Amino acid sequence: MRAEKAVARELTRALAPFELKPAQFDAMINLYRHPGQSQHDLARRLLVGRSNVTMLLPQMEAQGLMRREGDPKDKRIMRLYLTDEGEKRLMRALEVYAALIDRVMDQSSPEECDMMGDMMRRITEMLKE
Amino acid sequence: MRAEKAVARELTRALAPFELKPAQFDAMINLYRHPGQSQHDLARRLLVGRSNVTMLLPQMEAQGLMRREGDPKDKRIMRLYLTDEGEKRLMRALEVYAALIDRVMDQSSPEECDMMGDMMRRITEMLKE
DNA sequence: ACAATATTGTACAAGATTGAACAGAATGCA
DNA sequence: TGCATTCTGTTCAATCTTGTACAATATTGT
Repeated sequence: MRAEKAVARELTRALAPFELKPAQFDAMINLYRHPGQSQHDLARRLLVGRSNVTMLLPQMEAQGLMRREGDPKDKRIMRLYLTDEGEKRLMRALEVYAALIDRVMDQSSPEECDMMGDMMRRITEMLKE
Repeated sequence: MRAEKAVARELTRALAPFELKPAQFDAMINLYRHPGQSQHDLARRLLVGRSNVTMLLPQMEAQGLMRREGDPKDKRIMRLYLTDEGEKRLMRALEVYAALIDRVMDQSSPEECDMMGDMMRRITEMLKE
């Protein structure tokens, strides 16, 4: 948990030049990989509450990073998409993100990193109720 | 980071019966291991800002978990100590904490856990500026 | 000794996160 | 169909965290 806090702080710094907050960046990665998902889906993937997403999205919409479209079949659902501008910003931010990951990963061997990835996935899966 | 978030959420639940918040619990572990440390030291160990500690301690003092004593040599410094009551609460909370850690660790072999500990320490150390 | 600098803790405002309560919409079942 | 239940997103208040500015105290260098 200490290590995560340290990395999170570093990520905040790394993203600052792009005027992206970690929560926004995290959301954008998810929107990139799962276009058209609902707010509920996004909240579950980010491991935050639905209300958190509700309060996060207007900022991102205002910055032109993403857009929301009502689902015609189910009027409760808002489908979320990254805008072109959002995708551009994400791509640029991913570079510093990758650089940070490299810095962190360089502290261990590739085998260790793979193993850690597996461990973390198992832990997350176990605690997913 | 996802795994840490899941574990943190679980820890919050596990500590709730003791009326301890993760931040308080974290502080108490540090006070137990480093009695008499200053607020600045504690903040650095917890990886939070000084003002955070300033706002955290009054709650804990009010609950009788810890006490602050002014340093006679350096009047700026407040030395922090766990009270007996605080130590008792900590010991009981440590049991559910250990149980949670066991649950998490059981997802991997002892060797993997040791390795992960080393990796995390290296990462934290590298990012410590 | 003394002036400049640094350190410690505090105050306060801004921003983030949470959980509970809510309204509208969909679903299931009699 | 009708009615209860579930689901989605929103609102709001409470809490946590952060960063900046500040006051009091120490330290440093001359």
